Amino acid sequence: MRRGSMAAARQSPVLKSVEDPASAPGHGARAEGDAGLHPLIAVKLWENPCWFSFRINYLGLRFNLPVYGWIEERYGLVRPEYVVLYALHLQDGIAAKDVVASAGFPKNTISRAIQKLLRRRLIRRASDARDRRSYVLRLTAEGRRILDETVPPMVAWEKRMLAGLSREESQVLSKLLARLVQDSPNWPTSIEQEEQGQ
Amino acid sequence: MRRGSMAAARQSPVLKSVEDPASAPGHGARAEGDAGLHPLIAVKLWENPCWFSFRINYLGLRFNLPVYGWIEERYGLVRPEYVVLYALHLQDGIAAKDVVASAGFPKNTISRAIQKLLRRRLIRRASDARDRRSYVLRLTAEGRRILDETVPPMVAWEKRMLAGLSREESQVLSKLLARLVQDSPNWPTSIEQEEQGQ
DNA sequence: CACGATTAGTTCCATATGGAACTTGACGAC
DNA sequence: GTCGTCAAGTTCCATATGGAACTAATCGTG
Repeated sequence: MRRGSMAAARQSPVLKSVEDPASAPGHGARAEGDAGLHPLIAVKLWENPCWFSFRINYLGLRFNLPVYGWIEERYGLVRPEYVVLYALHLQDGIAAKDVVASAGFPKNTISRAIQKLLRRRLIRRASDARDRRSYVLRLTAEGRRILDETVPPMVAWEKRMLAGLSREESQVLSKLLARLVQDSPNWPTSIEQEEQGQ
Repeated sequence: MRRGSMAAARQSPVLKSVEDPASAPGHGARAEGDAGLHPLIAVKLWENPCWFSFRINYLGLRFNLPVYGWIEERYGLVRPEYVVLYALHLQDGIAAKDVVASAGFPKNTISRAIQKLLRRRLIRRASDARDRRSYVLRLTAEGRRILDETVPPMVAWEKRMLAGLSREESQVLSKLLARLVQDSPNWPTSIEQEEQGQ
């Protein structure tokens, strides 16, 4: 963790009375496992109408901060840059537009990331024969080397995050999250629509 | 969605051969539910050694982009500012340090957010008697009004995201994610340690 | 086959962001 | 008490970020 010690539950006037577990928005069962949690994190965990978004954002953060912090200080690669590399690791020969569509960064950010990776010779590109606006991106040996060095620690870190779950629980979690991702194309495109729908 | 149409699976040369489901890193069972998914998203979903971090980051993004985009254009509040408001909604009377410890933003960002909320009279603050470096933050009526207007659509949006799961599945997911958050204080503080540990 | 609409990628620019240093106060040790 | 250390918040500054406009190419349609 780089910022804000998550410890120190002490003197702050947080943590109001515990509620009836059955009616709590976070699906109850406020266990005694809150030991090391900052009181406000416990509140966000158990008394939060947006329990889902808090939990995934929090866990995402706890993955991203150490991992991308480490990659940046070690390789001088900022997150969007590494995201491009990683995408090419999963599938060589894609185009910038594919990274944009799958990563959630704006296209100019990805474009700049690609420029820098090209300058550092971690990737190379050739114009796409089928569409002359577009380029085919490929990893260089140097780029591949960085992935070989970084992916195993990332996987280990993720394993560590999941170490509290049994093999079966982990698989259930995997399936449920995958279902949500699969369902995501059906979601409305703006929150306004949902709002009106109500 | 503001950026990058997630549609358009068409002409890109992505999507290599489907693998043996049993050995896939994302816990197999690559269903036929990939219908509307961009091919690279499908790859990141099913052929990704970091299946967990991709899924939570992707889902987090799909929550944050519409929700915070909507809040910003409607109220001129940027994400860290709204995060402070929301924290006060869950627990009035906390201090900046608590928001920092629970939200993952650096302290100067939170400090600036608080300044702006003060200027706009959405919160007020009084110096803490017990610790004269610190301040007790409280919502104003105006601040509360914004929360009253924004929280229900946020909850509805989150519900929409989870609509693909049954009530029971949703509760299982809730429990598993909560366990991970509860376990998080036990995680190592840097990825390096993990690395050496291996 | 020419025109309008759309898309891939880049550039420009205003600003949000986060690291580091700083100020003031708390706290523990001696 | 006084000193060194640490914590809460703020300020400063360099830069990463994303919106919008732009260029060039593709695609559909009459």
